Amino acid sequence: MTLNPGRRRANGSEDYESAAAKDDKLDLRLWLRLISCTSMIENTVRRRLRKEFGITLPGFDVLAQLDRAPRGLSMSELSARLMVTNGNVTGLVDRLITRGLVARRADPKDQRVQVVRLTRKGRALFGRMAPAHHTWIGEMMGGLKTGELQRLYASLGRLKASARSALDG
Amino acid sequence: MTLNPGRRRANGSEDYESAAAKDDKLDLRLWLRLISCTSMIENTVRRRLRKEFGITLPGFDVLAQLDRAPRGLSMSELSARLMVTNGNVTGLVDRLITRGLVARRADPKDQRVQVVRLTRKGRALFGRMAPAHHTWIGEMMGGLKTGELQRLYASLGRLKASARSALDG
DNA sequence: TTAAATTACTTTAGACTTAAAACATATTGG
DNA sequence: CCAATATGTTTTAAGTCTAAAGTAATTTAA
Repeated sequence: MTLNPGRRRANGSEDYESAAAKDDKLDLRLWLRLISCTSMIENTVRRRLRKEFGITLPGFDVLAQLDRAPRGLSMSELSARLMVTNGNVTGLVDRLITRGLVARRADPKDQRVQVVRLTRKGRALFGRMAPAHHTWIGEMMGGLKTGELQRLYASLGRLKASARSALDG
Repeated sequence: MTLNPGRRRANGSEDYESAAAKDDKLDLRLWLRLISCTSMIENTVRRRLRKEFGITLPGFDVLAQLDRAPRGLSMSELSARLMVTNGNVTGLVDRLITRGLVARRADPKDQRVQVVRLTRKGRALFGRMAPAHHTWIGEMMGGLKTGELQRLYASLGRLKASARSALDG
């Protein structure tokens, strides 16, 4: 039996965030709610990408970054943009190469650098996936008006800046 | 990239189309920023938990859920609260049992159900970790005033509800 | 010039995660 | 009762991810 995270909702069950007690501090509750939102959307996108296009979410993320960078990206650039480790990207790219969706070659100016770019096949696949992905996100945010989405976007920008300033330690 | 191709240019209105295009981009940008915030905070917490307490973030998450449930939780309850699959929880709990931080026993009323709870050692460890964790989150949110945190919390609640209503498909 | 330091990437070991199948127990309808 | 069904958990296979160590190429500086 497979659990369908995001989708199932057993009777009386509480999720990650709603289990927080009332006397918890605001910042902790906010953090749990942030995780909760992200997980819910992420799990839905993952399930649909797999079902509709037979691709994993991390694979899609790599293609999306490369689609925005027609001249290709180095492994380090990819890992910075995806916010994952270098070693992780090596494996992700290896698998996409196996499927013929991306290509990797050494930068002639610096033999240490591997430049990754979409193949024609990869670009074509991403071209089909992107509108669907966009639609899914739009549906999940459909309950909020533009103004609220804008305020949320701005607040999350400030949160990101605040979190970044506390990275050390 | 079009969200709703069939509806475009229904009556030749430029305003409708350009307004829609703006909203479309906002959805995606908000989603990317949400991922960005979550990853940044999560990676920081993961690194510090490992360094200060020698525990993984998923391990900490399990202990946190169990700390809130003095009578213990079933594997399914745990997986619902953590928003991960059942199979995942099996491995997490196995590793925590090895370290003596949690215990698992069959529910006498229903032999299918495994009830997991903190051991004394697990409760003591969580008691040391929780204040540190709370401090870290507070630091990372320190750049925002209480009012903004409250509005963010409320908006994310609406986003969560909106996303939940679009889970199927 | 060239040894040391730096940078870019890969490899490794182990943990985490999903999806699907398998297993075990409980419930239900004949 | 008992076969069919449902529920709770574990197992499996493949992939994802981190941290740390290792390799290769470049840059720095004495």
